[in-house]
Amino acid sequence: MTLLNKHSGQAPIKIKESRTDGAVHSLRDWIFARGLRTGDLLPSESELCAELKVGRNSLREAVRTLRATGVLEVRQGAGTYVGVLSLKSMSDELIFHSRLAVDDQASYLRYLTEVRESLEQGLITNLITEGLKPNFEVLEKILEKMDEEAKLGFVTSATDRKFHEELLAPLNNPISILLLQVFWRIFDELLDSRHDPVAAGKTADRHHAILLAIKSADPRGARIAVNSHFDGLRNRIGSRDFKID
Amino acid sequence: MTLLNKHSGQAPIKIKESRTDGAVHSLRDWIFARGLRTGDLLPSESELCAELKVGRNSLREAVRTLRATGVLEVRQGAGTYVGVLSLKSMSDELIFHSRLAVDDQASYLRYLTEVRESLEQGLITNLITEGLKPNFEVLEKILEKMDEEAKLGFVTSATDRKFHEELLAPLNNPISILLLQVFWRIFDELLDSRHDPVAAGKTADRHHAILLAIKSADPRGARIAVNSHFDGLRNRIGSRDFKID
DNA sequence: CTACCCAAGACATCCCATGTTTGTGTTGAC
DNA sequence: GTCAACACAAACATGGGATGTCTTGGGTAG
Repeated sequence: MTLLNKHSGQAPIKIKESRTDGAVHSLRDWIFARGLRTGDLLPSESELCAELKVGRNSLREAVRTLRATGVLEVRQGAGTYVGVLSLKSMSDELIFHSRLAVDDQASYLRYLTEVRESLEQGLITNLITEGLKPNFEVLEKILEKMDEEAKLGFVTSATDRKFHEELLAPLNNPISILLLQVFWRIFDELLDSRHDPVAAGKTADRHHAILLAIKSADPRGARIAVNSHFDGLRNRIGSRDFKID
Repeated sequence: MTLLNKHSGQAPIKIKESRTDGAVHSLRDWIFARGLRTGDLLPSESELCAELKVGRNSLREAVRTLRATGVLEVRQGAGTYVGVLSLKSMSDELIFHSRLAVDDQASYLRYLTEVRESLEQGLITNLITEGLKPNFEVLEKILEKMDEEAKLGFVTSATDRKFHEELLAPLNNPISILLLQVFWRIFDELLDSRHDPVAAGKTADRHHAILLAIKSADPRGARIAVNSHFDGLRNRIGSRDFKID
């Protein structure tokens, strides 16, 4: 143990916050205090330096931090704006740490799959029990496209996404959609969408099954269909179908 | 529309990446290339500047970005280390945007509640269908504490967390635990834990019901118990029980 | 009225000087 | 021989200045 400080220290536990971290908090509070909204413009760097009483470097680092967490959006030459909720930082973090654990990547993906399946199971159950009806016409059109893709060898993740998004749209829960998008980003990044007509056909069939269960408002059937759909994903993970290796 | 650039531009769409953003990517790749792991030490600032061929400020801003997303951990005087998966940036982002939408805060919290309930419903269902048994002794001890707290007026979120964490521990899915922790952080931050003996008693009862359902491996009963538990949370949100206003 | 140019404003990048914090090695008293 | 106090080096933190790059919008020529 090193010993105490020169001033004999009356502050026992509290650790001094760095200027940058202080600026992060001040800036957040500043935004709340002014009642700014998504998309609003902030003052220029130099004005903010004066306002928050920090140097330019500290402010810039604070802004970087807030940009990384989706709080700010910086456009060179134009200015700094209040950002949009995107959960991009979440996918960045999960992708990084999944990649980092190279030898254990399959485990990570299995964890993520379980989370995603739980979420989607719950949301679809809610959809049914609340008696909400998705737009079946649009969904069927998406499935037609998926069937075509399946014949060509593989279902694009874009089509898959569209289906699930459209399915859950009636819940009107933007955060759940964002979260699902996070998982799509991650799997897009880490899994190789291989050319495999048989698997693709199964994928399409499973989506038909999900839609059918929803149409007949059958929670149990939907649960089984969704579970089967995710078994497909688990198979891909099990077969070490990774992009990087 | 402004027009084209001086060089007549052959690159049509691709936008040049800023040095800082470039450094963010290089640094991530640098870490992968060296096979670093969580907790490993990175070279000093100046060495990294030379390595990645960027100025110190750009590097520092890149490091801030990566720190914000849980990729790096910086300790003054000691060095920069590879970080730990925490999803802290996710809670920061959600808390910020929830607060930002002051007039719509209840909606945000309802969205979050639906997501959290879906997740937990799914995980508990998995727990039961996979025949996993949590440590009932520990759980009952936690519930005893919760009962005591309930008598005093309110259940602390710490005890609530412990129960759910212990309950889901057998699933051995660290990411789901992290995600639930994110929600706890958010609700801790945004909801006021009010002194209310009646509600507290109900909270405790609901946890007993959940445990009972798990013990008897009754998925349907568990679903109902969990749903009832979250109804309690929804009530608190409905009553505008916010910390800030 | 249109098209172009250009200047002002804002962020980006880098360098340098100096302050703080941490970890370590050294020394000297006991 | 032990241990505490000090000194020093390494590493990050902070602030300021100079210059580059990008965006926007206004002015001007046709």
